[in-house]
Amino acid sequence: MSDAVDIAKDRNGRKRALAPCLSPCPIERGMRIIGGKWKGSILWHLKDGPVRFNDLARQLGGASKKMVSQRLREMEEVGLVKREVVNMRPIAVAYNITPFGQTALKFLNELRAWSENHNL
Amino acid sequence: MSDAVDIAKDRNGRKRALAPCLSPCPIERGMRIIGGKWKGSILWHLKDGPVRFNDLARQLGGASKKMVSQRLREMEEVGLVKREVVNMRPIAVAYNITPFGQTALKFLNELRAWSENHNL
DNA sequence: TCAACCAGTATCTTTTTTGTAACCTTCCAC
DNA sequence: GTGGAAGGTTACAAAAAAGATACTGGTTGA
Repeated sequence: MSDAVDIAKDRNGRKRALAPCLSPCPIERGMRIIGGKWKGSILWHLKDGPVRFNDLARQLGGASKKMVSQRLREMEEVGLVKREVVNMRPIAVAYNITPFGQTALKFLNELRAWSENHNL
Repeated sequence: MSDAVDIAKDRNGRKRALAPCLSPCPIERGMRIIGGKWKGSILWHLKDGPVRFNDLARQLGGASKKMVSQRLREMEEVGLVKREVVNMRPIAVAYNITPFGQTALKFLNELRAWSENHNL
């Protein structure tokens, strides 16, 4: 019988993983940054240029303003998007994708293609 | 002032999105398949060959057996993995990645590289 | 003046997800 | 015959996420 993975027995005979994935293995870490509900979509909508808050909320048909605002703040904190006050009095705000955010577009596009090609 | 996105006014003067993303736009759909907690990691761990249930649970240091079993069933339902009884009496089960599951590895690998390259 | 827009907040409730712990059955070794 | 392994399941509690609704306060156009 072969164990494909790194499992060994300690000196008491109990099995143990040699290299357990303590939660933040790269895949999980990435998912936590970009995997939250709506985050991917938001970033995707910003890819062609700045978008205003309410426009964004309208486009993301199923998401409430609260959701959008919450996600945007999280994404701003990690530097994926940038909030920019375009105009005081009438207040106008635009959200931009940052260069770092751009680096995520590559695999978001993979994800998009994957979903589309497998009719999910 | 330019609206980068497809927003128009209806006959009552109210703004509306022309093509709102009702929740299942491809990115969101994909995220719901592969984006759940641990799902990516599980699939990743299966990429090199079949893994036994308890070994998997041990490897995913932070996940309980319940989580692992739950995720595995969800992933089996959509055809990402396959459960295989290797041996009755002593019962032995192995989880395999399916050809469909393989198609997701490309994206997962991009994600992994992204996380690692941006020290997240 | 009234209504709508801008960019959000605040509050509350509901739903979903996660975690903990115990338990089950069969088998083998001591 | 006790304890561990195997592969789970179940019940319960806690925590996190999401949704609904209302509201702010200033601005603009009819």
